[in-house]
Amino acid sequence: MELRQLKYFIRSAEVLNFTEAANDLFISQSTLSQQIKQLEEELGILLFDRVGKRIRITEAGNLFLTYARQALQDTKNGKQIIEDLKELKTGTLNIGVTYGLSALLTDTIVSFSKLYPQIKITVDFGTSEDLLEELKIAKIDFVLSFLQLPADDIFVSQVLFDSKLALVVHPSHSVAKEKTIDVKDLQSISLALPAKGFNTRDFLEDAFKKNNISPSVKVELNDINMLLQLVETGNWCTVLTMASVKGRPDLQTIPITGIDITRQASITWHKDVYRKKAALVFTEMIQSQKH
Amino acid sequence: MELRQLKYFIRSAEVLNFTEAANDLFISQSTLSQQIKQLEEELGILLFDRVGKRIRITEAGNLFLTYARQALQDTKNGKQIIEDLKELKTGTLNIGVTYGLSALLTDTIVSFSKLYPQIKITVDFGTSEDLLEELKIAKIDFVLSFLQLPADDIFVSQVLFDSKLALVVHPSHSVAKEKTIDVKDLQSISLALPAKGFNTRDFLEDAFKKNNISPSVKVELNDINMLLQLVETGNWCTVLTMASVKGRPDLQTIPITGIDITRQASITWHKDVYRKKAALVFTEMIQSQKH
DNA sequence: TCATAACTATCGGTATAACCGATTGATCAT
DNA sequence: ATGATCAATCGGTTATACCGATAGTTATGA
Repeated sequence: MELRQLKYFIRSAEVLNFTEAANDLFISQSTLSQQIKQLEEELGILLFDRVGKRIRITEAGNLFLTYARQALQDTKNGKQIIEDLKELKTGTLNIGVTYGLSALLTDTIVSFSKLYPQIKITVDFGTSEDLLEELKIAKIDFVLSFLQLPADDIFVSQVLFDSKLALVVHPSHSVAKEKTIDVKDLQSISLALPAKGFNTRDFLEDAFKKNNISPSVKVELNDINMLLQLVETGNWCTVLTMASVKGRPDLQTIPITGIDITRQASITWHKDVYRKKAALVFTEMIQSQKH
Repeated sequence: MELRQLKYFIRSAEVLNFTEAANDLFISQSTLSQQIKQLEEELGILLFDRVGKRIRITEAGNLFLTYARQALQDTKNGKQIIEDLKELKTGTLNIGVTYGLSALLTDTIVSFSKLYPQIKITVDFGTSEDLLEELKIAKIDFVLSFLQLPADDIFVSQVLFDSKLALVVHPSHSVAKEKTIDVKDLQSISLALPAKGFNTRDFLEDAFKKNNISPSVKVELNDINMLLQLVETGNWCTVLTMASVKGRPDLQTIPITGIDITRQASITWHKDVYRKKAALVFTEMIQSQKH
C-alpha cells in the first residue's frame, strides 16, 4: 500500500469513474485500473463493484475511504508544519550566550519576537565551555560569545562586530570625570572583575601580563549582573567590553589607552547541524543592528 | 512521498542509526539513505543531521515524525477495519425481504446477532419489485423472496427451501377441526388475502384460475401482520405459505389438497456486487435452519 | 599514533513495477 | 442495430527501488 494508491482510490471513489479519475490524476486509465486492483489485492477485498460499465463503491471501500483520506490528510499536515517551520510560523529557537554578550541580545529578541511571535525563544546563559558543549549535542542552535580559537573543528565561527574593552564606573566614582584612562593607571584603581575562567577575565589577564601590569583586583564575581551592581555602588570599577554594558545608561564607560584590547563578538555554529531558518534570521538581525 | 518512505523515516528516527534501521526494515543501508534523502528533498528540509558517523533528528524531523506516525496508523486502522469486516466484527447487513418470508427471518436474525453482535442488521420489507430495485443500486445485500423468473439477468437466485401454501385459521374458526381441506372447498370460506400485486396473491390467483376456482375474497390487505391479526379474530381465513406463519403458534395451518401449490423460497443476489461476508454467513444460517 | 570498527553517502548496475497505448469486451443510449 | 462509453487486459517501455561495493568520515582502542 502506497500513498499514490490511496490518492488514486480516493479520487476514483469521488467521481466513481476510472476514466475520469485517471484524467484528473494525470495517469492513464489502465494504470489506475491496475493500481486499484493492486490495492484491492493487498486488502483482500474489493473496493469497487464493477457493474457493467460502471463502478460502485463497496461497503469495504466506503469504510476504507475514511482512513485513506485521513492518512493523506496527515501527510498534508506534516508537509504544512514543515512549511510553517520554514516560514517561521512555528518552532523553537535555542540561543546560547555568554554573560558578556547577554546585554546585546535584548533588542534583537524584542524585534524578532515582534516579527515572528509564534517562535518560542529560549536563552541559555553560560560560560563558553558550557555552551560549546551544549552546541555539540545540538541543545542550542548557536552560541554568541567573544571569539576564541575554535578548540574543536566541529565548530565554525563568524565575527559579528568589534567591541573595545573599557573601564566601567559609576558617575559618583572619582575617575568618572576622566575622558580616557591609560592602562598603567588601572593599577591604582580598586577593581571588581569577572572570576577567572570567564572569557573576558582571561583575555584581560593575558593583556595585563603582556604589558607588565598588575591591577589591584579587590573582588571577583561569576555573575556579570552582580558585578555591575557592585560598580553602581561607586566603590569599585570594572573592565568589560562596551557591548557588555549596553542598556545600562546609569554606568559610564571610559576608553582605555596605551593598549589594544579589542574583542570580537562572534557567533559559533555546529559545523554539521542543520541551521534552522529561525536561527539564520535571528543572527542576521543581530548583525544588522548597530553596535 | 510514499508510505514506504514514512516507514523508513519512522524506524530511522526510532533507532537513530541508518544501518540498524535498514536491517530492521530488511533493506540495504544504501537504499535507506537514498529514500530518506528523497523524502528530505520533497519536504525541502533536513530530517536528520548527519554529524560524524551519527545521525540526529532535526527539529523539522521531530515535528514531521508525529504526522508520519499518524498517517501510517491510519492505514493500519483502515486495514484493520477491512479485516474486521471480513471477520464480521463490524459492518452492516442490509436484508431485503418480501412480506411472505418475513416470519422466517426472526430466528436467523436472533442467532446471527448472538454470534456476531457487532454487525448491524437492517431489514427492508417490500414487494419483490421494490426490493429488486433496491438490490440493483446495492442498497440491500440480497433479497429473500419466493422464486420468480428473474426479469433481469443482473440478478442470480438460488432456492432456499420449499414451502407449501396452506389455509391459515384461528382455532376458534369452524374449519379448524379439519385435518386437510380440498381446494374446491375454499370457495365456501370467507377469505382475507394479501392485496393484488403481492407475490403470493398473484401466485394464488393463477392457481385458482387454472383450477376454475373462484374464492370468496372478503378482505384484501397490503400488510401480512394485519392480515394475520384479522385471522386471529376467527372471522376470516387466509392462504399463505407455511413459512409465512412461522412463529405464530396461535394460528393453525391446514394443508390444501387437490392442487400442488408449492412455492420456493429463494435468495437473490446482484450478479456483480461484492458479497460481503456477513451476507454470506447470514444466508448460510438461513439455509441450515429447518423449515 | 595508528589501526580498526562503525557509520553514512555515493556510484553503477539490475530488477521490479509503474506506466502507457492499443485492444478487447461489456454495457448503455439512441 | 450502432456508436459511444467504460473497465480490464496485454505487451512493451521507462522510471526507480533496490543492491553491492566503495569511498569518506568519525569514534574506539591498543
